Amino acid sequence: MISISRETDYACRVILHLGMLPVGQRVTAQEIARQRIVPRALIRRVVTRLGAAKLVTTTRGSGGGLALARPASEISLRDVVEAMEGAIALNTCVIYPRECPLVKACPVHEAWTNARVALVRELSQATFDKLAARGQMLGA
Amino acid sequence: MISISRETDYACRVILHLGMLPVGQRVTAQEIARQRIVPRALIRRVVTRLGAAKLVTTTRGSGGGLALARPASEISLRDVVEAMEGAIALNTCVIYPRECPLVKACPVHEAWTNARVALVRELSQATFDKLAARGQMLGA
DNA sequence: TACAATGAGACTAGAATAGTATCATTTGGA
DNA sequence: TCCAAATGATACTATTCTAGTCTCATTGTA
Ligand code: SF4
Ligand code: SF4
Repeated sequence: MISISRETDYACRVILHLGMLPVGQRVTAQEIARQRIVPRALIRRVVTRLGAAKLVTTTRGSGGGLALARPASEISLRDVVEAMEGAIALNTCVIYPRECPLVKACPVHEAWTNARVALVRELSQATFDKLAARGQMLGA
Repeated sequence: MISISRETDYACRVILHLGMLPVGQRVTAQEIARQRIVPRALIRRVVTRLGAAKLVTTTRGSGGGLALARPASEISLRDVVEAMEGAIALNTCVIYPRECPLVKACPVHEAWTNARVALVRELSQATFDKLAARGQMLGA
């Protein structure tokens, strides 16, 4: 089954949670873990990666926590997936064409490239302002 | 990196090879392995799965080999991927919504569903008659 | 200083991946 | 009839990935 990892899904929950808060408000990772049913010990890795990808800013110490590093409208599902999984490739040759000796005469390579473009486009347009707004509706 | 497995790629090579042959002509798995640079021992598993998915027909014994089970125009990249990987899910909740307790109020779930539709559409339209024709061009 | 929070990373168990190797079965032809 | 050619079905290994737990260091606030 071709799918993202569990951690990536957790990362989406974190960003969504932050996106649904009033702008600039901080919340601790533990609080998100509790509300979004993420294993407590796992959320640390997720937050670290999201921080490294500059999607969230973190503050240590008491009263610290996380917040989005930029407006939710400028963070898409694509950004989160790429931060967690690395590139969205579909097939390795899309990212590393050198590694396949058949690539020059391979029509399938082109098909994967096209599919990747379609997928990335779709994920790029799923920005977290839209998702958060939709989440408010569903939650109410 | 979100990607198909190596075996799935090999499966595409097999189907493409068969699609580029004159209709009905049989060829042995070993011959495909040699021409398309697939490990000899691995191609057996690939062919078995493609046979189980009714994408190819096989004949044992000397003079045997493989051929497409239906016209190349009726086999798409989607069929091959699903035969090898199982469902194209992108996220488990797209296939097994019951397993996530958040699914009812989750806007991200809808986004994954939309992305899946776009990806499957793209892969479905990549039929192997088109790919084979393009392959003839590239190879010439 | 005490405490609350993140940062970094070691560790485990289990599953998936990629590839190799055997042996059985079927079939056509010498 | 018997051999060789071909697929069918597994078993096996080594490696990497996944999901999750745990511990300790670092930072910042009160
Ligand atoms: S055979 Fe074609 S699709 Fe497969 S890895 Fe090579 S270039 Fe890509
Ligand atoms: S949190 Fe949403 S996207 Fe993630 S698995 Fe649950 S329903 Fe799917």
